This record gives sequence, structure tokens and C-alpha cells, in this order.
Amino acid sequence: MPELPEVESLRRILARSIKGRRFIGATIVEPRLRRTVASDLPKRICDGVITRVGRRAKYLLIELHDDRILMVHLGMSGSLTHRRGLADNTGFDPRHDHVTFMLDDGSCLVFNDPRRFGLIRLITRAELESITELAATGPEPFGGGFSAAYLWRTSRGRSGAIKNLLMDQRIVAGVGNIYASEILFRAGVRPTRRAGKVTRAEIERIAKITPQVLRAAIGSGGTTFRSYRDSQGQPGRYAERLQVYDRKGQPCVTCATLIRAVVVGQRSSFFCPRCQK
DNA sequence: AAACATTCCTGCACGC
DNA sequence: TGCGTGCAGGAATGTT
Repeated sequence: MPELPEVESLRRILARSIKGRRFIGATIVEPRLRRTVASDLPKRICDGVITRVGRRAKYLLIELHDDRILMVHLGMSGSLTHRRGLADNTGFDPRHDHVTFMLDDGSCLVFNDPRRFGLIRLITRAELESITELAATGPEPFGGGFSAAYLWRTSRGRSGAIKNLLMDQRIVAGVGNIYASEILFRAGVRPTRRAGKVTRAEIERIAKITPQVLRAAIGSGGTTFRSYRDSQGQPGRYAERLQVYDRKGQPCVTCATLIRAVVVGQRSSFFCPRCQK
């Protein structure tokens, strides 16, 4: 499910629905996620008032009044849904609803993650940029930190594939497997190209297109591939706008040449052999 | 039944 | 030689 657009879509919805609410408890059914959820989390989160819902890279940051932050990562198969109350059984999944947070208006936040690659941590604001998960994370794709000049600089001398560079969270935050394929298609660059050999003009296109694709996906509420649902249980609508991802053997939207699939850095990648050089 | 939307760690190779 | 960096591979795991 979760690359930057999906997490950002979730953030926007939660910003409206849970800001101002106070945590009154939490239940941990299954603490074994990417890291084990701290057993004292329910106790520690109590009375935290949500002042803001933020995001850094693919991490959702639920900020509390006392400068603590509930950090949530959805891993590969996670979701965080807001339910009216404990009695609201919509989408109830006893096998994978691992952690439930209770709020003071009777509603609750449910963290569900079949594959358990997700993460839940309560940290302080001071720790935010220094903890392992975020210390080396690169600039957000929107705004000045990520530019053609920056991408040019960081790509020079690299022998790895351009797609891997784009997906490297230390280079730019938030681009995952789906959007990397989509960005490179729109930039006309094959995913297998050595980063250091990508031309200046191509780098400029990639740098320009990256935030455009991500913004468009956010506008559509993200991509639903297989099972992603937003915090209200709605699927994302960007899936229908994907031009190459998971379209192996189907005609290119531009030239009708059949889309091909290759494995780059152990991840499936899709491209048009005619439109992408 | 092979593939999989993520991250983190390890170990090796390379170059200065 | 030693160090830093880049890169590949593996592991965590359950579902479809």
C-alpha cells in the first residue's frame, strides 16, 4: 500500500478527523511488528492531545501537545483506520487488527497489518530527526531540497540503476516501487539505466515529474493495489491512472507498444521499450 | 505457488 | 593499509 501519496492521503483525512482528540487508552493484541511495540505504549500515550497530524517520508506523525509524536509506518500491507467506536465493526479483522487506540470522543484508531512490516513508536520531537528510521532520510520531493541540480549531483558516478536511486529514501523521501516506474515512464527513461549515465536533460525531466506524479496521486487519494484502503475504508483512485505499473503485456498509453517487465534491484519494474530510452 | 506496495542490516568490492 | 562509499542480497512475514 504505502508510498508517500498514500500516507499523505491518510494524513489529510486524519488531520480533519482526529485533531484535538485526546488518547484515553490503547490495546496491543500483537506487538510483533518491524520492531516490537513497546508494552508501556498504552500507558504512556494516555492523555496525549493530538495537536497536528504530520508526515515525513512514508512515516505518519501524530503529534501530541507535550512534544511527543506517535510515529506510524504502514510497511507493505498496513493500514490505519478511524472508526466511530469500539462497537463499530466495519472492516473488523481479528487476525490483523494489531493495535487499537481509543480517543476521548469514543472513536478509535485501528492499526491493521497482515504482513507486520509496519512500525509504531512513541518518540519525542527532539528524537525526530536523529532516530534510525529518519536520520538518513533525504529531502521531501516537494520544495527546494529536491531539485534537478540536487539529483544531478547525487546521480553522478553512480553505477546503480536510476530506479534504485529514485527509490533510495536517502536520496529522496517517499518514492516507492509503483511511483518509481510511473515517474520514469513519464520522464522517458528506462528503469535499468545506470544513474550516472542519465543525461542532464533526462535528470531535469525526472526532477520535474517526480513531484507532479506524487501530487496527482495524492489528489486521487493514492493508489489501491490489491488491498489498500484509506482511514475511512475507501480505496485510492490513482490505480486507474497508472500508465505502466502492473501493465505488463498491455499496450503503452502513448504508442501502443506492449509494456515490458524487468526486475531491478529485486523489485518488479515496468516500462515501455519504445517511449523510454 | 510465485510474487509482493518496505526498511534495515550485512558483507563485499572498489577507489583514493 | 584503512576508510568511506556504493551496491547486492537477505531477512522480517502472510496473503493472493
